[in-house]
Amino acid sequence: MEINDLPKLHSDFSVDCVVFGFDKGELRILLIERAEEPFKDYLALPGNLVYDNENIDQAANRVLTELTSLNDVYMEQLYTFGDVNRHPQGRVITVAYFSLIKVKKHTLNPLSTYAKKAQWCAVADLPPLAFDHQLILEKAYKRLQNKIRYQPIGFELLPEKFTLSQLQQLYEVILEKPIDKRNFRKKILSFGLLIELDEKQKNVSHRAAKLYKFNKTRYNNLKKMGFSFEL
Amino acid sequence: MEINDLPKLHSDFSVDCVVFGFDKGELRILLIERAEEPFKDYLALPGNLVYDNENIDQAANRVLTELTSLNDVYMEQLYTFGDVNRHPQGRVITVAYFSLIKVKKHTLNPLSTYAKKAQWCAVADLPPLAFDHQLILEKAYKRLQNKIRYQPIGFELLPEKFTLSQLQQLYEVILEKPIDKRNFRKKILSFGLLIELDEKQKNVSHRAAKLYKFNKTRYNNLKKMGFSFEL
DNA sequence: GCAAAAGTGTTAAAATTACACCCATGA
DNA sequence: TCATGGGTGTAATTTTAACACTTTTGC
Repeated sequence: MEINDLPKLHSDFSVDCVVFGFDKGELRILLIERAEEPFKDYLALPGNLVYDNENIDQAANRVLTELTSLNDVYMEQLYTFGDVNRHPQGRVITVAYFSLIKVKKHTLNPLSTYAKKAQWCAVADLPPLAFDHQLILEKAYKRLQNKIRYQPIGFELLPEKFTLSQLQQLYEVILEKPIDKRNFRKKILSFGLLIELDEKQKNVSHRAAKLYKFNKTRYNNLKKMGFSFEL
Repeated sequence: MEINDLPKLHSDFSVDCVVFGFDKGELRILLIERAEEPFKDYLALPGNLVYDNENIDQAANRVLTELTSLNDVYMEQLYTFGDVNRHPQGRVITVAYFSLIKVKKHTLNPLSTYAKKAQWCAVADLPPLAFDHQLILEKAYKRLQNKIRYQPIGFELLPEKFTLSQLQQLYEVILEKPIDKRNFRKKILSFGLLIELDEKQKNVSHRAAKLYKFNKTRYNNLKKMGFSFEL
């Protein structure tokens, strides 16, 4: 069942997912192109109704899995949007989720009837979105900007193996400000949360950078002991 | 209409409010005592269904106003709880709100049928709560502990005029750790957000402390210019 | 005069900032 | 050999942390 098939609703719950990715030096989100009214042909956040027999978190995971075939991604509840008039066809309260995924790791699935296709769009340069999805995105982006400074979630957006410059660029793009290279490296390495690999970049026309992995196990242990990551 | 009057529900929205206050050196929350099943005689967070024609924020404000006759208090959305089985009589998705109020400023209103009375309870020493309200409270308490360090919301819990020791005690209670008096004063005064009044404590059997007011106007201006409060 | 909380500065240690050059690689 | 990004250290400044005694007031 799809929201648009319904006549005037009493009230319904949906979930909408703000799925961030990082690719070609830009922060992107996953949007679908709507095939039906209202907001036909607009871009929108992927979302769906919450089934009677599933928890809200499950519904959000389901939406994401249908799109990407990925489980096991970083996901958290963002905020609930429920203004009386946010949906033109009746009251739909939507719980927005916030997700970070590794773009390269998967391809996008073909979609059901209500959406033509899913695509990665640069956050910096978006057309108007359907419903109040612009508002939801803004809230999500602020959350990302805040959270990345005091939780090591940036790694969720990078490949398993990454260079320090990639990591720095990610922070610069998200925080929208330049960062000093030497100070950044000193700080990020001082946490002892990066594993230096015996491997380097390949096929780059300059000195190849070392690759690193994030040590999640160690982070979880340190966190239990009161350690706090803070950039 | 009240949740408990309903037969098996399809799905409904409610709001629940975690209302913090600070009194007699303790952090407290406002709880009601339930007069009806389920969870008869348990303490619970004040809450109610969201009407079809009101926004969620409005519903939360309504619940709080019915209890305290106070508008114009600090309130923000906390988190949405919607597990299938969180309510024994059917699916109720609840949007939890988080509120800070000045305890002394008002008295509690008499309540409608479903609750016997409202009371302030010390957070440190609570009996089991109805539904999943324990979980909601824990989330709210963590939010308060985090937020108080980087936003000047502590003042919402104190009287208009307060002493630096009261402010320090508030931080100590919420953060659950002792703070050095001299360092605390230096830091908090360095923001230039406190107005020193020409007034002192009365009727204390020790040296009377100066009273201060929080300069909200100045904070709002500074915030616009990128200033960030951080304890 | 005594109990109880108010008020007040300094010093050492740690964290942050600013800043510039040589290195390795592929084209 | 040149263009491109990789990689590295130090010094000045700012921030934080630790710490103890005198003052005022009511009883």
